[in-house]
Amino acid sequence: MARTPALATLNGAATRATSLYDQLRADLLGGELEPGSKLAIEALAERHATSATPLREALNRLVSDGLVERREQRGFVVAGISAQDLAEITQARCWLETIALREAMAAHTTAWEEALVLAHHRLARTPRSLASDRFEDNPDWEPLHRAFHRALISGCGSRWLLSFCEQLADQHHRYRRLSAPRAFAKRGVKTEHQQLLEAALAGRADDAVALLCQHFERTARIIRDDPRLFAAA
Amino acid sequence: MARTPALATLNGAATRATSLYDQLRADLLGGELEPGSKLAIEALAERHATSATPLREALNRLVSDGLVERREQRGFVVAGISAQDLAEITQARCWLETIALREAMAAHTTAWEEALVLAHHRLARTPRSLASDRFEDNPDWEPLHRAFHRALISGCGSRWLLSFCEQLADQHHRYRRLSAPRAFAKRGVKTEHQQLLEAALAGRADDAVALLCQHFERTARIIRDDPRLFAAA
DNA sequence: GCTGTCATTTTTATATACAAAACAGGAATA
DNA sequence: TATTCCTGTTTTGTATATAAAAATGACAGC
Repeated sequence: MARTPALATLNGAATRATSLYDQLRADLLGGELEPGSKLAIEALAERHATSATPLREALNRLVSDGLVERREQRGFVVAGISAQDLAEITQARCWLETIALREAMAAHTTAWEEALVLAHHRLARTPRSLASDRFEDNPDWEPLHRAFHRALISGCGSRWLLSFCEQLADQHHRYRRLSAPRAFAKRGVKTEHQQLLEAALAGRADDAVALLCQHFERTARIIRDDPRLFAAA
Repeated sequence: MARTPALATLNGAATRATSLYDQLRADLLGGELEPGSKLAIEALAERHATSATPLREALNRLVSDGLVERREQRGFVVAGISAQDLAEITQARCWLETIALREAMAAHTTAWEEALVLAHHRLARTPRSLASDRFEDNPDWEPLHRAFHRALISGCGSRWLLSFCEQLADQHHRYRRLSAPRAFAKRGVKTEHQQLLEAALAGRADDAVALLCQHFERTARIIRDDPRLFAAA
């Protein structure tokens, strides 16, 4: 009956609103838009060669992700940041990922274990920096980092919990990108991931959870102390 | 400078999209729309005496709430239900509210305590049913019930955690309303709330958490066993 | 009798045009 | 001088019109 197998999704973009959503989301997570700055409809629409309607839809979706704020009758702005907010995100992320990791470890399926090993391998063999003498962000690294953390908790068995974790990870990601990326060059992130993997595979839940939370808190502290964000406080 | 104090918000509806969002949300939570049924743009727009643009925005917001599903290029449908999904929601709610309640109790501010007592008082003095001989839903009860549960965890200090709990509570609420409301007439909900309050005020965290989770799970079980939902499985 | 194709109809998604609200600047007034 | 009021401009939010995609249904071929 239906002869078109709906290839649109497989192509570049399913619908304009979705494609815009993806682009804006990437920009926001990439820290390219200044927190609190205005997202003028007309300007953005022109910049992305589209019209107001789908743009508006995309912005509405981003509001629910906590990446954009809606000011009734006065448009949209890039979500603001604050040390307080960062602390709350970190805290919540520790709480939720603790549960998720414990559950995933308790379930301990071979599929989970294998996916985790694979994700770690891919991450471990990818250098954080493109240049060896100075820090130059390797764009491949971040998605693999994300995938590793997702793999850790993906076996928790609760789509809801996973989606909440995903959202918090997005928030963290944005803060990280807004902060000076140089700070992350000389830190034992690689070791941290290695230890985390070992603890997870060995079934040492308490250790794994502790390592994971330390990992989050360490990152948060570095961001918090970045003088360029949160000027005085 | 600005002479209009933006009264629009205080009036009935700020913007049409928001007002539509509120209405549709109420309908969805009230269980008035059948899960999986189509939300035809034109029909809905006419029914609510408005046009497609703000309706579309409202639907997009509802998607992020998990109350509506978006099918790319083929519109929106009311979010589906399943026993599996209900189980996951219940599970996630137990996990998250456990944390939130423990945190709120650990903080134990007087403001929290007082708000909790007040919320419980209001709930306790409101009858579940309007008629004493048969069950007839009292529309005042549900919001007060919601408020009591919110008050329990509102002192947890994390807006993120609170908003996740809110979302899960919404989902639970919908399932409850989709299920036969009669089943809830003859259950010791009042006692459960009473005990919960006492444990929370007395600082018996383990007890309070156990009571809260039992409360959720008991409700979930009743819904799960409703033959009208989840026909065979 | 079933399957696959094609034209028709319906519905979704987008662009554009319009109305209403917020903003900004200056003039008038105390 | 500071505040209030007025007016022009900009920008948001909504309605409508158009294009594009999916659903429908009839019909031919095997």
